[in-house]
Amino acid sequence: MTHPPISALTTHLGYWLRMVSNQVSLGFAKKLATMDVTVAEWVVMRELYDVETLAPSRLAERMGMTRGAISKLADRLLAKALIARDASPDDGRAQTLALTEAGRKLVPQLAALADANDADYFGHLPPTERQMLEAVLKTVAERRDIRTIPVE
Amino acid sequence: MTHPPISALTTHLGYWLRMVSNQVSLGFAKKLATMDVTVAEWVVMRELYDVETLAPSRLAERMGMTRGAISKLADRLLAKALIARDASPDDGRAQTLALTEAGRKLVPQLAALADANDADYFGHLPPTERQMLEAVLKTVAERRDIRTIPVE
DNA sequence: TCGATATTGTTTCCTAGTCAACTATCTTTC
DNA sequence: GAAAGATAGTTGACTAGGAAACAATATCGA
Repeated sequence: MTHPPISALTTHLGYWLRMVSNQVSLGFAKKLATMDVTVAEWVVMRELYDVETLAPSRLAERMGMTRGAISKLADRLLAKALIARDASPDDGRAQTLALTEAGRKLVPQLAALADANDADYFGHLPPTERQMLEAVLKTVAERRDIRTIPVE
Repeated sequence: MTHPPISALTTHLGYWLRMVSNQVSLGFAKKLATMDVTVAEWVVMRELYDVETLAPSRLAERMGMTRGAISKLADRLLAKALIARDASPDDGRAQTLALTEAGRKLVPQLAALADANDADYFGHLPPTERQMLEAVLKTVAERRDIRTIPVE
């Protein structure tokens, strides 16, 4: 009554990647939660910080989410008065999203949390290892043409 | 009307980690979907493969999910006749979960998909880089005492 | 120029989790 | 040995996302 031997979960690089990634993201989510912000909300705000104005569908592409999800996400940020939603001046279908003053003031604080989180999890690594890790991850992303901003 | 300069998303190691991890997991999820299995279901089945029998609450601990989630997950696997759920012989509150024959036959096929997915994303890396990546990830996991099997 | 097609954003239905309350049992403590 | 507390599993309310259908508007092609 033996069964075919198969590889353990832990033999996969994807296992370790996800295990660490989940915890890092969870840690970040908890930090953001103290400011009543989710990771997805943070990404939207960070994107808007640089560009003044952005269409929801662009955001959907960049974040690898559906337009439906962005629609609801924008609703939530609107309810918190962190972004503004306006009709596009040159396209009757389109909208523009932009940070409110309150939203813009919040972004640097959230960015500090992101910095802190990275330090929490990777700060102890020797610079060589950090660079190596970053380089390898970028290699994989490059090779598979991965571009969307990770949210979830 | 300039705004405080803040770090870009891409300066964080966590960003790259999650970006790659998300895609690797997505790729795996798609492979599993061809067999009508989710990642969470796969993990449950893989855990049961080694142990003959396991209590839902042990599974919850190992997978870092709530007992409620495991309860529903077990319902789904039960509906697919991949696992069996029985009352524990020695504890009136407890249950035992076990693979059915169909479930047990499926596991090696799913394991092959896991192997293939890892090869898809990391196969092109030189052995040195693979080992380095694995070692660094394990270091971080170890240091933060991360143990739960990543699912989501 | 007008009909076909594409794009934008919203909405509804579905899924898979969390959280917290609940029931049923088991264990501890006096 | 009974009361108090802990533990096992389930359930219901809620959340955040995806998929697909939809209405409104733009664009393209004959």
